[in-house]
Amino acid sequence: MAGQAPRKPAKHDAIAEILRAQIYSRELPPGHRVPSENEIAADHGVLKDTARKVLAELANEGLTESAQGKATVVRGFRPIRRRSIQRLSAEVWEHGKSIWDVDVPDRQPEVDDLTVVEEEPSDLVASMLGLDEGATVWRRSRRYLVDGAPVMRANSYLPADLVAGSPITQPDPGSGGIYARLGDLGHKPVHFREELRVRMPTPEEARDLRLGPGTPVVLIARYAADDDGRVVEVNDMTLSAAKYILEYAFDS
Amino acid sequence: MAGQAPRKPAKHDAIAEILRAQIYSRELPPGHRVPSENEIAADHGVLKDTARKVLAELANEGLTESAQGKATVVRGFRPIRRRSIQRLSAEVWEHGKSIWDVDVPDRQPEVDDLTVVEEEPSDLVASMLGLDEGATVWRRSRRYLVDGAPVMRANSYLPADLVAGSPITQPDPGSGGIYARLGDLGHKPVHFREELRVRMPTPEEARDLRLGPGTPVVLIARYAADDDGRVVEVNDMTLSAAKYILEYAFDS
DNA sequence: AAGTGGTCTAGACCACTAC
DNA sequence: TAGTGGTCTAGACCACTTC
Repeated sequence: MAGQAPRKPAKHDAIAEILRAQIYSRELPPGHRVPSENEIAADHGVLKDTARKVLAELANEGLTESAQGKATVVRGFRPIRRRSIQRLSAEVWEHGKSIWDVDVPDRQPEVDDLTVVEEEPSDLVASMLGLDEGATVWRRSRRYLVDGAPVMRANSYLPADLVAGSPITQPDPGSGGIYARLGDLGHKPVHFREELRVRMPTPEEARDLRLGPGTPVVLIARYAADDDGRVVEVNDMTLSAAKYILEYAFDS
Repeated sequence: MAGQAPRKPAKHDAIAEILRAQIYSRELPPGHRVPSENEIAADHGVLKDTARKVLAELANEGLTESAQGKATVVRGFRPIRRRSIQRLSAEVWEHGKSIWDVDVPDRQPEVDDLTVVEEEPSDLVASMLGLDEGATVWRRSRRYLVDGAPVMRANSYLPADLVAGSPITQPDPGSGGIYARLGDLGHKPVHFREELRVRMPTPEEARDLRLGPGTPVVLIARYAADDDGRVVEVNDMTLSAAKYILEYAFDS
């Protein structure tokens, strides 16, 4: 049959569209309070439960933040800039403009919840590092905070036969970090590869990084190889997508 | 007061947790049907509306896909690999393993919905290209499909004074694409920079890329510069996050 | 026609926050 | 204490898909 009657837009969608427009136009600016469930219900002549759907819709789009007892507010965007740029091409892009939030300066996260242990690698980590059967790894897990809020969880894996006895197995690896220590050991990382994937967080990830609905995570698997091409570290990171701008540069 | 009674987990959260575990453990594999609203209601002794919240929760986490009249199914993950790798470091990573879906081969998207027009640039595009007041640009907009499903929208901007009269202003720029033509014009792009940001899609983006709930988008702003460091193209892309693995490599 | 997802009303109750 | 977000029941109705 042609000529189907087009589905009438849902009330909660229509109301959400009004608020959405106000948020995008900054008529409702970041941090500003959004109408409450009861206000929406009264203003638009719907029940509270329908009003809830409106707020749920906006929250799932990442436009608002809510918590029990507190008013729902428009979410802000103050990203951290993460640069992964080759030294050579850095010169070319020195004065590179950013389309997003050019006025926000780079911020350095602090480390939180650090654990350093020797353990048997998963099959995956073993194959990523090219390890033999039975070889162990040192894992350095840490969470990063900015302004007191968690923004990233990172797990770094290093072959035990390479780093055993070095400061890398200590909580504080010393000035320059683990890459400087790998250099001391004759395995300075010079080649890097990163694989990125984006999805919604698992409940555990959401808890760990305090993510509300509508906040995706970026998973980065980073491989670092020395001059001989040996992979000396793999690092899997989970970033709160709402907190980051990622930047890459390369030549061809 | 210390010793607050911990909030009892919501019924819909508890039920969702059961299904979530079955999805993660692949007991409910990708493509498999998930219990319907009525089944959940009957199985767990709740009302249909509560059962809906369970399915909404899973959908917002990107775990399931639903459509009117059809059963809700577990979402699959067959990503496209997008490589942005420097020629030199390509050798190092030739045999690089991937932690995600190693068995999925690279797939080449087809182009859809191409428009090529000369127009006045937005202030943003003008400043990104370093254009003078009044200068115009050629915009090449296109959508990419894989297996008939849209996966990316890309808008490429090129200075009109550079490309006027060249095949770049035609729908088909010829073999090698616009980068080869820029080379013909003496402005071969050799330096690249990409800025990435991730968020939930706007309703328009969701419509254009046919994104369900729980599907983030990746925004990529790509700058291409020639040997003199002049930015000869900027390209803003919007990718369906669920369809891509992004890969970068660089040396230091 | 049966089953599915989707919308909406009506009203009760709970927990947390700010005042 | 008042206002906020959050949970749940009860039941009606709609639109789309599959058979």
